[in-house]
Amino acid sequence: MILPLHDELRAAIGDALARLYGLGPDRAPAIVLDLTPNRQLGDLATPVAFELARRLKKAPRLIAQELAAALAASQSVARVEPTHAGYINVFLDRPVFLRARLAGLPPRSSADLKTIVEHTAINPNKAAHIGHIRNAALGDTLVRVLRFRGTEVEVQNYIDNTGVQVADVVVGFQQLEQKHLDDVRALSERDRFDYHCWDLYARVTEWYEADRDRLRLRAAALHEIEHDVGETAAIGHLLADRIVRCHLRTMGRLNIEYDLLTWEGDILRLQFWAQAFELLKQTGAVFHQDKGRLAGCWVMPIEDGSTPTDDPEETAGTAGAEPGTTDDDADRLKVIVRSNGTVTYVGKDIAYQLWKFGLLGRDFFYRIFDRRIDGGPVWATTATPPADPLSPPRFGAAGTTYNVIDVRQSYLQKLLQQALRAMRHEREAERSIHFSYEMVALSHATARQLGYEIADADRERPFVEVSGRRGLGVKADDLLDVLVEKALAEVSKRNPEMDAREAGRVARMIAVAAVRYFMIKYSRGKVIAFDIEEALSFEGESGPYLQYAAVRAGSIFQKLQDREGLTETDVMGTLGRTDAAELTAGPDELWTLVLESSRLDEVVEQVVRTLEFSNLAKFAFGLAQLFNAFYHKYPILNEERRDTRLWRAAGVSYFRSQMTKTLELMGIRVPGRM
RNA sequence: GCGCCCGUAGCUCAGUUGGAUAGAGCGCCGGACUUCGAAUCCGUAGGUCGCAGGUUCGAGUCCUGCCGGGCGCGCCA
Repeated sequence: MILPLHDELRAAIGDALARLYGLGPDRAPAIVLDLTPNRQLGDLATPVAFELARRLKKAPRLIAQELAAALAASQSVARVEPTHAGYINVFLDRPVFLRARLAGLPPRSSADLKTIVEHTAINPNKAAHIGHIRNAALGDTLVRVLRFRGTEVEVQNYIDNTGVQVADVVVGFQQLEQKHLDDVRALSERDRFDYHCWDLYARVTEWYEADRDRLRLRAAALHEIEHDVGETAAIGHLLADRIVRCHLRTMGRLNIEYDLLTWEGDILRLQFWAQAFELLKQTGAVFHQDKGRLAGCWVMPIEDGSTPTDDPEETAGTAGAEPGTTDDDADRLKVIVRSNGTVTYVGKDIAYQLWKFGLLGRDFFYRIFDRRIDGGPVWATTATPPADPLSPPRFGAAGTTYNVIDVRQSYLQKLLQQALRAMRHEREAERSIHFSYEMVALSHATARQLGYEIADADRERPFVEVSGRRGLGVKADDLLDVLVEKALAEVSKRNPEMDAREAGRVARMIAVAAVRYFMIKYSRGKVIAFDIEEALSFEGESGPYLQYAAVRAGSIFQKLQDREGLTETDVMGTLGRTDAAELTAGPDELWTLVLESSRLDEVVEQVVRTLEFSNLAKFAFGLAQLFNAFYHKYPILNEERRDTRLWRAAGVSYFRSQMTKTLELMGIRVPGRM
């Protein structure tokens, strides 16, 4: 880890700035530390002299010289050199650096408040698809990255069990399949119930389109589900419960788990909204509109004017007819409660967001829904006190929330922040972070391969949009199945002696690596045109490539132990009395591998700051490339010079440990062989 | 109309507190397995960083305008 060293250097430079130029911490510029472009120039560099040149009326080169001379030698720094241009280059003491890192540094403490990450949130009415994998992979990586730096994280998965999508499939069961509760229950016991619902959902959509009057059945079903009455609601409950279990299994395959499932139905039944409404009224965040076209509604003023005013006639008409209530005003109002007294979707979300921050003044009841792989409970909310006394942890009441939702929900997320602001919860508004990302579409080739007719609208575009409604998309489990199958073929080919169980286990790890790396490596603002051929590639920039590097490093130590009984700990123990010329004066690759390996903590901070996981992915990939090149060029087991061998082994040991941690952050495991 | 996002090599993309010579994968062409595993490595070719201004010692990165593309803006969820 390199950040402790950054801290140390910043302190030293800051100290020198104060002594030389009288620039105390309040007046000194931010001290930027970068890696130098190559090892000849040193290891870390700061351009701080450029920043100061104008202020001190002095050439950068002079400042750099003075600062370099003033920096006291320390245990970790071998020497400091000013460059002609004005950079200050720092050369680290390589053996001291590596030995300290192998010995392990104390973890940095985090001052962060408890953080809630909400992700996945798939409608519980059909199988998960690749778009959902992107959401969950991003969300889960965020969770891991936050926890890595010491932040307390609670993972929530929101279940919209009272929405239109659930109602649609219930209508499908009742109208298209003539099924009753018991029939659906029997069906749900069968394998891949979620696949059945996927198809049924598409059929219902077509059925509605054939006769728009049928939409009345949807409205009726929705009403019954919302009010929890009759067999329709019972089927809705069953459907959502069973589909959520399918989703948990699918996500479990990808090493993704949750602490709490929050059910929308419980928010309704516990009347969170009523409570939130009181708070909104008390703070004046919403008000009743008496006249105009929103007469009878409770509305919230919104900041931006991004509502369409594409009908100039209407604008002119209303403005003239109702002085004082111009449409300009009306356009900056968002309806929260309709004139018929029902709440819009924003209302429910405001209540939920308030609860997340512990600002609602109400809580759910909790039940245990399932078990995690580690045996711990997956909790779920419930609207009734459980019969058995349970002791759930304190859920909610966070200092920061991340809502991982695709970019199309930006407007809603912005409204949530504005509601918090209007209620004078400025700090919470600031800490309601919408982690947005672009959608996953399909490449033309893959869409064709799946047998979909490409609509005219899509023909001109570089990708085909996924549509759950039409059943157009790649199911998550199908993708995983294909990947496992391909990985298994490779593993068996390369390791004929491996038994079938183990080969299957390894193949699953490889499949997970392939999918998760694929979802992480693009920046979140980019549409992914998913192509099955590309995702199936295990070569080049891929998850399996990363695993392969770690496996190779591991196998060196496996052999070292088998042949000579030497462990990584043994190697570490000898370094103090081993000449370090290989590291200090040998080829740069070994030292570069060590230095780059140490940057994980720096990369993690960058990732949290920018919420851009491609940085993490590229770091991992670059590190694997460095190692693979090193591996090819510099032997360890077959190296005869003992000192050289030990220092190389030490470098590889550190690489292996850092690489494994990096992969863990992406939810990727390292098999023993592959 | 307004708001947000995207535009970097043939293709797909990194490059996000502004820093030294703009990178990778794939594809193309050519090399390296009696050696710690070739899911690998080495090399060649390939660039007006959408366009035009501006700020700066320094701009792919920041600002302004424009061009091209995507998404969003309901008393739907």
